[in-house]
Amino acid sequence: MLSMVMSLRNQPGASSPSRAAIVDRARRLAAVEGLDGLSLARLAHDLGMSKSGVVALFGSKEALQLATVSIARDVFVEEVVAPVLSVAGGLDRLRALLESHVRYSEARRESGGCFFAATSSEFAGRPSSVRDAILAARAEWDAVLLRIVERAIGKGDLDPDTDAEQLAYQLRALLEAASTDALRLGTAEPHRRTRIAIEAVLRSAGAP
Amino acid sequence: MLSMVMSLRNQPGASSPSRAAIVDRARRLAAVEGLDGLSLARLAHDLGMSKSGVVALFGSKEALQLATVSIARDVFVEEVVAPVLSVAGGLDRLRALLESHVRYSEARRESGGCFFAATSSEFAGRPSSVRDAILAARAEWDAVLLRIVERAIGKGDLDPDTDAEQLAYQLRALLEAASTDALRLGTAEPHRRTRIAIEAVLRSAGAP
DNA sequence: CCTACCGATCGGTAGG
DNA sequence: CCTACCGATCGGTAGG
Repeated sequence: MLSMVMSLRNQPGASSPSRAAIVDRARRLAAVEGLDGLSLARLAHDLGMSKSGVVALFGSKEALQLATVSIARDVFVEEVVAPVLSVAGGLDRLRALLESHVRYSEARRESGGCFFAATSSEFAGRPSSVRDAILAARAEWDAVLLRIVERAIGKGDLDPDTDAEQLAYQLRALLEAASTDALRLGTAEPHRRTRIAIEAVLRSAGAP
Repeated sequence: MLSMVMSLRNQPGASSPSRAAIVDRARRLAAVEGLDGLSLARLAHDLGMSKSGVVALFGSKEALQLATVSIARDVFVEEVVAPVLSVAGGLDRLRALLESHVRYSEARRESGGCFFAATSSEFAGRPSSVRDAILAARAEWDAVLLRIVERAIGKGDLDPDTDAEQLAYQLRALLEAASTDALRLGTAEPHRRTRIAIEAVLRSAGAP
């Protein structure tokens, strides 16, 4: 069921090694500079090829940006979501997912920002296909978190009258605060505070 | 005491009407397009003047960006913080501040994003004077919120053993989630959820 | 504040 | 995948 919501790959189509290398580099750069901050020439130079080589592989900057959002989504699923789907318990899986997210953003603290944090606010105000792709990826993540919260409630690990949407919202707020504040302040304190707050929120929803 | 932390104006120096008009326009644009998305030519065109007229008034794009951060900070203080400093009670003032922030981001929901949300992630990864100015403004806001939380504890309105930093962190996470999620989803639901969560967090800290 | 201009860089195309 | 090139736009300067 969950794998229907968020399967590991959502990209059909073939991709050359060059294509993969470019998109991977673009993903890392965009987490720091944003998706508009990418330039085809810079990307080409970093990878030792010509600018028109990059254009030939993608067709346009917009297509490159869309491919980059897609791979960023895949990496997020693979690194944060997939590892916890084998956890059997309801609340156990929820806690594993939350910890997985915190660890993920912790590991990235020195190496630049979060791809989705950087690009969401960048495109928030201007409708485009790239914005739609970013929003779709985020909606997918919202749905996964909600599903796992509902599962914990359904298995009786949280109070049965818990408002799943409200709980998921509060947990997401704390995960995002850890990510943005850690980048801003450069310390591990936000992750620590988010972990404390997560436990407080879960306990007030009936978690042991 | 609080007015020392966050006085209404932190800008010395004179400013022509044109300068003020340019910076105000830049502030509104940057909330949507970011501070790098600003172009001197576009700004000049919007205001019916020449590009070099803008350059003459500010000297450089960086100086314009710094002036824009400064005015964005002043507007935030004036609209969110100043109105609640007349509230006498400890917890009453804290609740007034939180509600003031929620209403502020609610009012802006249709008109584009939050200046500091848009620009913080934009500059998060690249050290610069503009980044320092953004971080300083945010640190100032963090300090104000913390001070008002501490005041509520000091006046006995919250449990005396409340961890003020932790509480301020959680409240800030909820305020930011309302702002970013409302822009992303285009609904009033995030503000509603943030209000509910704020009350839950305050009550668990002993608020009546 | 203006016109006129600078070199650099942008995304993208032609042609191979 | 490449070289060579396009028009547009960037921040900024000269000179007034």
